[in-house]
Parts: sequence; structure tokens; C-alpha cells
Amino acid sequence: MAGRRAQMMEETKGRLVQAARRAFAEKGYAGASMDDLTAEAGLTRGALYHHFGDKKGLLQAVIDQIDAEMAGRLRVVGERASHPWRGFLDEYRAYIEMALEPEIQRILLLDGPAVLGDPSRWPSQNACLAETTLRIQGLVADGAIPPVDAEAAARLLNGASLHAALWVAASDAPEATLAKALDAFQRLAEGLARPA
Amino acid sequence: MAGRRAQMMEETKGRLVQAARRAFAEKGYAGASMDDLTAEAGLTRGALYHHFGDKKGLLQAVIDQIDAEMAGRLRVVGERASHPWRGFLDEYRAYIEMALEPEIQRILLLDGPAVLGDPSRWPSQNACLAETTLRIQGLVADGAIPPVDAEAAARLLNGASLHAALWVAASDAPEATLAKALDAFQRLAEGLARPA
DNA sequence: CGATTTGACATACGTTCCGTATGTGTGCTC
DNA sequence: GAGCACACATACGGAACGTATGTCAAATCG
Repeated sequence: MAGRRAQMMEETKGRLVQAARRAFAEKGYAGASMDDLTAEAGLTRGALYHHFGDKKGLLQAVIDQIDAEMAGRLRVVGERASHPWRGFLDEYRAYIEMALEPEIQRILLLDGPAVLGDPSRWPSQNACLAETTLRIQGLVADGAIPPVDAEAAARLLNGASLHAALWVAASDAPEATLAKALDAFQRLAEGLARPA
Repeated sequence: MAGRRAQMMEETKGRLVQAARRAFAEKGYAGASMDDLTAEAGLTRGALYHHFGDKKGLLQAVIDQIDAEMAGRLRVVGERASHPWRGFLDEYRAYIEMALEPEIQRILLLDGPAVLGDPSRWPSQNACLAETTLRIQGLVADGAIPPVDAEAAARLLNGASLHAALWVAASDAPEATLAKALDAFQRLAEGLARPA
């Protein structure tokens, strides 16, 4: 009862999204051609506009997929830690390191906000941001850190992480820069942990 | 000895940059048409390509101008404060509020990095980032805060500020959101002030 | 079981816009 | 005052997006 038709359709959409991920990551959103991208998937622009409406719709689909993957990876990292606060720091360390991956940096962090606007308004609800917000709420609830607006803290820390990753990615000595960035990040995060 | 010719040329470049600021801010980089933009300045694309090379060159010129203005405004805010640490916080508060201005947010914070890449690689050297880095170096030198890599701290705080501004700008209740963002920001910044 | 319809996808077309190549007139130099 | 350099306009080619239309298989229904 899977529906032969619907199954083929999912297959098609998946191929298009995958090709788009590659194209957007390599050439950026503006530089990626819909003709080339669909041809690489063995299709034409007809299929693309039928399923995704327009170029922005395709970007949105790509972002939804990447965002979901990131949230899953972050959850694993956070839950693997013994101590809550330690897990929190590990999670952000993982976030910074993920933001170094060209696909994530280019598509989700640079082109995404520029083309689609503020991430919190995305239909995917930014699963990754929600994940870190929940984590902070948990820390507050457990009394591990003093009360704070969890969403505000998550947003600021995500912003700091993103810029850290941009800095590291463009650096001539990435590993040294990453160390500096992580050190500074921990200093900032500790501002949350200890009351004024 | 001003050179009638050179003076006219500066006038032309200025008019183009000003028209570009308006167009980029209103329609975004991708959505702005060079034809419309130059026509609004009473010129044609010929002038534009002669002076700026290509569309990215024009964006760079616009960004240089805005960046310089921001650095100047930040400096005034920081120097006006009595206490160094207080001045530091005031400066970032001003930064967040500036990032709410559509022109700055759209051009410098969203389209700029997406089109031109990491800001630290911009020819303008990101005067605004340099300004905040210097401020942090001053705090360390005066013993107001424990040693920290000033550039790393400045980058992370700028990133946090930017995301705070994006959040506030897209919010339904901007003033309440701004208050939450500023509160969270202060908590993070205090992580710099007090040693572990 | 055959006719009809739905929908996934391809093809063709018009429009827009960027970058370049070429033309032109005005102001500086000798 | 002649020649040249340069600021700027005009003309052209090409690429890319979105839409409108066509086609063919599969699901539906009498």
C-alpha cells in the first residue's frame, strides 16, 4: 500500500534535494544554476518547479534537511556527556565544529539568512536552535545555572558560535584559531553559569 | 588646484554609492537592479562598471562607507562613558541597536558575508570589528578584565550581537525582545569580566 | 475492461539582468 | 590649439529564472 506513484515522487524529490545540496554548497545559492542542478539529478527544471515552487522553495527544503541532521547530531553529543554543564559545552563545541563544514556554513549560515531572512521564521522552526534552547532550559530547571531567558541565551550563543566558525574557516592557521575561539567561547558561556 | 575633473568624479561615485545604499537596503543585493539603481542616480551602467568594476565592487564600496560610519559612532559611545567596563557594555548595546537599522542589517550583516565572504577579509578590514577589538585590549591592559584573546572575544560578541539584532528585528514585540537580548548579552559579557 | 481524469515531468518561450565591447564628447597637456 | 586620456553612454551577447503549454503513465470510475 506504499503507493508506487508516491514512492517514485519521494525518490525524485530526494534526488533534487541532494543535487541542490551539492550545488549550493559548492557555488553558493546565487551561483547555482537550476538547469545544471536538475540535469545532474537526471531531470529538468520542470520537475523542480513542480515540487518546490521556486528556487527559494528548493533552498528551504535543503535547509530543512540539513537543520534536522544537525539537531540530531547535537542531541547525541549532549546526551553522551556525564555532567550537564560539561555536556552543554560539548554541544556547543560540536556546533562550532559543524559550522566549519562548508555545506553547513555556506547554505545554512550564510545564504540561508540572506535569502530567507531570520531563521526563527523558517517553517523548519530551526530545529537546531530549538535543541539548544531546550538544553539551556534544562540547565535552569536543574538549578545548574541561574535563571535566564533560554531562547535569548541560545540565540546569542549560536550567533557567537557561527562567527567563531566563520573566523576559523577563513583563518590561515585553523587549529590555532579554533583553540582561541573555543577558549573565548567558554569564557562567555561561564557568564551564564555564575551569577553576577 | 582641486581639479574640476576629479571633483566631478567623486561626486559621481558618491551619487552611485548613495543610490546603491538605498537599493541594496530596500531590495537586497540580489534584488537590486543595476539599471534602476544607476538611473535613479541620473547615470547609466557605464559609469558604474567604470568606477567599481562589477556589482560586488559596488557592494564593497557601500560596505566600506557604512562600516566606517559605524566605527565612528561606536567610538563616540565608548568614549562618552565614565567607567571603562560600563563604556564597553554601552558600546555593545549601541552595536545591537545599530544592527536593527535595516540598512546596516540587510547590507552589512546579511548580504555582505553571503556575497563577499568572511568580513575580516574585507579590504575595509572591518573597522567596526577593529574598534571593538581595541576596546577589549584596553580593558585587558588596564586590568579591568583577565587576559583574553581580544580578537576572539570581539568576534564572538559581535556575532552574538548580530543574532540578537536579527531576533529583535523579526520579533512581534521588539522592545520586550530587545530587553531580553540585552539581558542575556550582559550575562555573557560578564563571563569575560570575572575569572573562572 | 475501456474511457476519463489526474498529476508528474518535459519542452518552449519571454523577460530580466549582468558584464563587455565599443563609441563619444569634454577637459587636461604640451 | 592639437592630441590624448578618461569619464561615461550605448549596443550587444549570454545566462538564468519563472511560466505556459504539452505529453504520457497511472489511478479512478462506470
